[in-house]
Amino acid sequence: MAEKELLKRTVYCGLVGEAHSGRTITVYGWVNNMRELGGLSFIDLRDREGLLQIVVNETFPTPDILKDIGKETVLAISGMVVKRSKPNPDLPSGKFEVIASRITILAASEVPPFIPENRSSVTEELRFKYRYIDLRSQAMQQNFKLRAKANLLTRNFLDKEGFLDIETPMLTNATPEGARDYLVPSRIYKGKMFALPQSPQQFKQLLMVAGFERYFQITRCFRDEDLRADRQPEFTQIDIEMSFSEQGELFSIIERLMREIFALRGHDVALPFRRLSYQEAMAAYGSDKPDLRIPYTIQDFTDPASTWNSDLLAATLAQGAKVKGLVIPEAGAFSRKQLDEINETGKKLGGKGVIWMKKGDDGFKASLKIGPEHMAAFFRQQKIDDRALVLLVADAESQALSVAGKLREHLGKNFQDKDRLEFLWVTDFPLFFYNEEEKRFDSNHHPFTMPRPEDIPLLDSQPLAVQAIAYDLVLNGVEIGGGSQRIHDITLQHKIFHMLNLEEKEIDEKFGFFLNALKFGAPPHLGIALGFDRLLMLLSGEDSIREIIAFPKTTSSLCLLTGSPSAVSQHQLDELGIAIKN
RNA sequence: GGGGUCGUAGUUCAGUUGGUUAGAACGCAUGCCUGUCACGCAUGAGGUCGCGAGUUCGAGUCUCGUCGGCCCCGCCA
Repeated sequence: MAEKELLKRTVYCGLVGEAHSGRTITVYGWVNNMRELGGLSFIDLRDREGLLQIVVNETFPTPDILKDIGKETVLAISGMVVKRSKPNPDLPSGKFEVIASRITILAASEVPPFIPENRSSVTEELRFKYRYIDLRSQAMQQNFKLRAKANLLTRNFLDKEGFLDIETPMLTNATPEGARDYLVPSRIYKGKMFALPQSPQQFKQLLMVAGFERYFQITRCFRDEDLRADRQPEFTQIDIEMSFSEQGELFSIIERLMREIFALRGHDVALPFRRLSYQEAMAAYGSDKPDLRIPYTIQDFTDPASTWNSDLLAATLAQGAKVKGLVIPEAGAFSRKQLDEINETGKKLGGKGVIWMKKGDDGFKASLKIGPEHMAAFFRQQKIDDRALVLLVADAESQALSVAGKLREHLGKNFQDKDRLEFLWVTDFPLFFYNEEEKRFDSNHHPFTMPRPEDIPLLDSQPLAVQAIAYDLVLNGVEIGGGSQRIHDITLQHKIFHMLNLEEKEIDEKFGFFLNALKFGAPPHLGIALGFDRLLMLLSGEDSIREIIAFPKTTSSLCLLTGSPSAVSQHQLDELGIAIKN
């Protein structure tokens, strides 16, 4: 096919306006739709900026070309811009149209499996398979314009704050703890593997040892774990590290960055963000990433519950259980069916069941045998509104909080207004948790996290009571970032490795280079990593991270567009010294 | 690894108690149509009922397995 002579584009379709009126212009784009009325035809031409109506009337020299044009055909069109007698208020260019004088077909299209603007009514499976068509939709084009803007804004912001963008390796070492690694076999050293980074953690700390003082990177991270709506095997982090600073200064920088990013969508983010310690968050919300848009918190009703003379409760309480409750406003009118569903949900969430209590038209009712006088006193003493629904979970404290927290989230759906932004810092995480399976302590954050100086004496006596200078940034119940002050003292770092039950040999093999670096003047430093995809998901109001990743994987880690992962040739395997087990 | 849910025309769906030739809408093709913008009208084509076994005289429908999409638990910061 001979190359067609291309005229220079005058303007994007969606941007045609008053300035072009009366002029002859050239536009490029895809056929969004066409309407043929006999001797008169209309083409809605679409490019990344929007739609433009093209008129093909009796003045058009080669009307036969219309036979070869269908949905998604790529066209170059030249013609005169004229004012429309009946404007279309739904289109930005709707006051104008172009009387075509020349149309060139640049690329034909088969009948597409769906048209971009109908993407919401087709399955996500189909959208994955034909992702390039899905991405043509206005909604997706908007998402990726927003992503590009947020990316650039972040770079400019951090540059102004004195941060240097420095790249770190994608081929690095497997990490002994944390998520599963994606491994990359070495051809030259058969049997040895690189791993793709779960995060640039050690490298960014080494950059602090190297004296760069302020580093950032918008970089890809990889974790081979099962997926969710907000989790992909590869994802992008805004990775930040700084020396000679402390938590307060870092928080201020991140808060101002968030403020600028969310201003892209017209939000006015109030500073500073709220802060809760991990302990406070767990006690009041049963979660370390609470959604503060939901107005009610978890309350402890262990004391009043112990006075209710319920045999069932008494038995549970005797085993040291706590009674955690939610007072849900205006929910007293829930039907029996709804209450049964709540009970079932509670069980699915790992609880023993959910006790409900409310005041109906004919007095107090509960799913547990409790005297009405006890309930009346309880409502009065706790100042519970008569129209509220009380839900109670009796269980070991951590379990009761966890179930109550998940119920709170579950029943709070109608409070989750996407236009409202509730930022929150959760601070002072425990340094360790006890890993029941492995029968040892694990780092809550990662092994380089600094304990609070005042807690260091507790390391030997009460390791689980040690709090870390570690923090998460939470937005509307989604964890969008986390970080910590790092250990820069080799003795302390060694001690932590030992506490994690790492063998001396393993420490030396996996972290020898890192501990070495701590010997040569490592400055105090701290940092954070923000989940750029999750941030964009919330910024664009999407419910899935897949909507702001151009080519995402399915929840079973497949790419339906390319078919990856896929088999490789025996030759490739042989070169790597790899045999596949069945 | 586990639980839930979905899979029928290009697409979105309907399909009764297991029973003749599996339907609708949109899309597509052809024809008509000069102001449409979800254009309209007419005619027509279009099916491996995800795949594989089984039960049955007979399976889109029942059973088992399997593959795939989505949501959740485990896992993951």
